[in-house]
Amino acid sequence: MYLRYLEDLDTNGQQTASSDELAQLCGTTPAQVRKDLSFFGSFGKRGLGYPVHELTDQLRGILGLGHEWRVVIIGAGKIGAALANYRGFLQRGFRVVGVYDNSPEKIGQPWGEAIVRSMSDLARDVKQEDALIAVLAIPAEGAQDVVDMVVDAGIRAILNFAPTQIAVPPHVSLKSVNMAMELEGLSFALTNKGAA
Amino acid sequence: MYLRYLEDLDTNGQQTASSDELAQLCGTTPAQVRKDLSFFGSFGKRGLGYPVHELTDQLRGILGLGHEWRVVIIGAGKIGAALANYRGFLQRGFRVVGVYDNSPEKIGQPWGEAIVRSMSDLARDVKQEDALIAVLAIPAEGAQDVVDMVVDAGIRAILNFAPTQIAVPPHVSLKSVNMAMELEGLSFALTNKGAA
DNA sequence: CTACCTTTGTGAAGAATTTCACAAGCGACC
DNA sequence: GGTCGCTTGTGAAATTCTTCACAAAGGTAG
Repeated sequence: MYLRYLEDLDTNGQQTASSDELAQLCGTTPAQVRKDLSFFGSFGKRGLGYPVHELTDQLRGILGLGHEWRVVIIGAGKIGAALANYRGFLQRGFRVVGVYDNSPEKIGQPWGEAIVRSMSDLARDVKQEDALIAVLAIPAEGAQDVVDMVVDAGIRAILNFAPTQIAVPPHVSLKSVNMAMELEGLSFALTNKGAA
Repeated sequence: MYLRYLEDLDTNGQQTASSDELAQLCGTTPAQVRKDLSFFGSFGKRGLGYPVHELTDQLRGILGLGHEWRVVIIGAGKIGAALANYRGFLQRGFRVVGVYDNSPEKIGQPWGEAIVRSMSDLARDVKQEDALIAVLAIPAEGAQDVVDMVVDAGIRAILNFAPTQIAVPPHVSLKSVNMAMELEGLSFALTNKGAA
C-alpha cells in the first residue's frame, strides 16, 4: 500500500513525504507508518520525512518486485480475464505465461496475447516455463485437486479466487479472495450499524 | 466462512458439527471457532456440538442475509461481469438492479439480464431503486468522485475493486479488494521464505 | 441412577498489534 | 555557531486477538 502511494508521489515529483502524509494517503496513523517501515530499516530523515524515490526502490526490493514473476492463470473465465487485462499486473512484473481451462470450447481460443490451453498441459508447462505463481480462477469443485497438481509441478504461491478453503504444504504461500464473503461482510455491517 | 461450510454440511444432511470439525474445514482452531460463535450467542450443545441447520439460520440472520439487498454495479468491465455472473451472488440475496458505465459503446448494450446505463443516471436510479450497496469496478482515476456521488444518493456500503484508497463518511461501510496488492503479498512471501 | 465419554462456553494467560510519548537528529535561519 | 521547529525511530503502555485449560453440561450404556 505504501508503495502504491509513494509511486504516485514520485510521479508527481515530490521529494519527501512525512509519516503523517503517508498515513493520510493510506488511511492509517503516522505511528503505524513509522513502525511498519522501521521493521525493514531506517529509511527516513528526522525533521524531513522519507525520501520518496529512494523508499519506493527499497520497498520494491523488499517486496521482491525487482524481477519478473512468471504466472499461470487457471480458469479462462471472467475473473481470469479481469486479471489478465489489468495493466498494473504486468507493470509490476507479473508476466502471464499461460492460461488454462478444461472446457473444450475455450481451449484453443485466443485470449489476450496468449491462447487458452488444456489443463492437461498445465503440469508440464509449469515445469517448463518455471512458473512459480498460479492464479486460481475456477469453481470451488475440484479446486483442491488442481492445487495439488500444480504444487506438485513446482508452483510456490497461489492466489485463490475459488470460493473454498484450500490446503497447501508449508513451502507454498496462499492468498484467498472471496467476493461473496466480502459482500456478506458489508451486509453484516449494514445490519449491525446501530449496535456498533 | 462458517456459514459457507455449514451450508455444505447441511446439504449433505449432517445434523451436528463440533468446533473441531468446523475448525478443520475452515482452516482454524477449535478454540477460535468457539470464541467466534460465542460472541453472538450460545448455539452449541455440550457433548454434541453445534446443530448444523439451526446454526446456518442463526448466522444468516446475524449477517443480515434474511432479506434481499439491492446492488448497483459501477463499471461494466471484466470484474463487474465476473461478479454479476457469479451464481452465489444472487443466491445470497444480492440482487443487481443496475449496471453503469460511462463509455458510449457500452451504454445500451445488454449485460446479463440488465442493460448498461449511463453514469449520469446513477444517482437518480440509486434513489429510485433504493439500492444500498454499490460495487465499484472502475479504474482508480475518478473513483473517489463516483463514491461521493453515490454516497450522496443514498448508498450505504461499497465494495471497492478500484486500486486506490477511498474515503467515506462514517455511516457508510467500505471494503476494498486489490488484486495487484494480493499478488505483491505473494511476491513478498516467496522472496522472504528463507528468512522467515 | 451412576459412571464415563464427549464437547461446549469462558475466564485467564499468553501473544501480537497498535498507540503513546519523547529523546535524538536534521535542516533552516539568524 | 546556536537556537528553533519539525519529524523520525523506538521503548513502554495499552489494546486487541488467540490459545489454553477446565468446569459445566449432554448423552449413553449398563
